[in-house]
Amino acid sequence: MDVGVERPPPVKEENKPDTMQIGSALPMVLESFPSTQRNSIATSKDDKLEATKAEMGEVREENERLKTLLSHIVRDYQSLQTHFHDAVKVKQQAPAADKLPAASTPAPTADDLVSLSLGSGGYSRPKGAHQRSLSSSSSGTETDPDDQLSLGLSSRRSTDGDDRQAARPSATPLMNLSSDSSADDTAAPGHDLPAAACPTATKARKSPGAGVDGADDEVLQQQAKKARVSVRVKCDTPTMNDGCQWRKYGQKISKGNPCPRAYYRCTVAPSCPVRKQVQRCADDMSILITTYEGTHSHPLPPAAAAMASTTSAAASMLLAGSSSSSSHGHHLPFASAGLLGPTTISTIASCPTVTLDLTAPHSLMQQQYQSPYAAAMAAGYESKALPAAWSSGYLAPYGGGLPFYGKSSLPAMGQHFGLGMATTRTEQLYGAAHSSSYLQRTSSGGVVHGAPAAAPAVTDTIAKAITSDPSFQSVLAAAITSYMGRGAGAAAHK
DNA sequence: CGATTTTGACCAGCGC
DNA sequence: GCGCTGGTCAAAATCG
Repeated sequence: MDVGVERPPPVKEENKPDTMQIGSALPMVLESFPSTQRNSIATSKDDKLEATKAEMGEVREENERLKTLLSHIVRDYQSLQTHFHDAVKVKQQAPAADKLPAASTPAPTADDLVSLSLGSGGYSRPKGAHQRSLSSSSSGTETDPDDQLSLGLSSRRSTDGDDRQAARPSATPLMNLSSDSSADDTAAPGHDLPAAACPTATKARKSPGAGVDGADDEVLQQQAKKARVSVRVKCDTPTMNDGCQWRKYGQKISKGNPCPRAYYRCTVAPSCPVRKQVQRCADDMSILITTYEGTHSHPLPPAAAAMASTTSAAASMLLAGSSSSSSHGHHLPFASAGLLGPTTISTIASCPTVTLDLTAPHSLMQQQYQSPYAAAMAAGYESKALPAAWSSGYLAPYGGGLPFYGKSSLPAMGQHFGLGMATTRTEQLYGAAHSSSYLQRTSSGGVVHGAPAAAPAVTDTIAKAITSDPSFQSVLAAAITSYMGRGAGAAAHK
């Protein structure tokens, strides 16, 4: 979760003066101006440039301070988490020795735990109606803060209890697709996830060991093959930027959809088994459907962790729901809490795929501005298909996104862009703060972006930018969820 | 020149 | 068994 380990943006930020940012963004803003306004603005362009430069400098300083603050927060969080893990471990070791004869169930719980998660080590818990504490079954297998936020499907369950037998095809005591396999309790916490512990749909990924026999492994593979998380989002670009690095390895025209389906695999780590499928919706070409499959075998950058923590909640919801009843199209109880925003989950019994539908009506999107990830999904487009400004880190996606407003294809997204500050990298977070104030000033100056006319103070803008950044919020949510979930789990053991 | 994308071929699962 | 379909492979092409 180190904020400093992201991939560097394609364009060096250090060498990019403010004028470049302004220059890259301003013409795009002006494109949407009426010609008369454009002329009047051109006369005062120099003045505005100077003023903007000065403010950019101030904002940059503020960004630096906030960056330091954020790093402190992250450090404190990691420290607290480490201490908490230690405390939980100590607490659990004693009762585990009393109640459990075998070490194969390092985290016994009253409930059979089946959680499908896209990261966060499966720590995200079903909330709301289910509100079950899914225990701290990861006591011996929990990951480092660095590894905790991983993108990928994971299925974790403890072996005690049988009230959820129906949720799995067999009575195999272990169905662990996650990095922190409870069977692989010998794995040192914080290590990069071994490939054997991250089975995926690919038959080539079959690997022995990890404490499971062949049959279990088979079931495991099967489960991994079925468990997917699909994200629907309005997006004009070929793919959306989810913080990970992907390599395309195939493309197919699927039946019933004129749009080809593209197949990607994660290239952040050579052995990472995670794959995703990207396809446009046949009904609405502006909707991009991204389906994730597998578990990352490497630490993820915060942007990917944002995706992971958000989808993990949905995935957990999926399995929680599927284990109790195969409901279809139920709403996420935590969506109202702002975690996922206007998101629905639908499951298909034959293939448990959780679908995060972030294509809600615009009014709803606007009302549910508290869902940063919805904006992130909509705003974080794949950089490769975009102008340099999109992938440069700074001003991305706002620089390239401004003409996007002009097209009015996604008016609601414009508001998200201006306020939501959805970014995909930490560097972009700072760039977002820059462009945020800039954007909002221009908005107040007459640009129709749907943003409020009153421009907040720079500090407020930056605060908004950071707190609404999906990475930040998701990390925060993951931390809170982790603490609450495990806290409840620890309490259940008392 | 290495990384990535494209694209046709191949393979496995599934239904008839 | 056959055909269809989805998913993957791998060589060629392209890109940076």
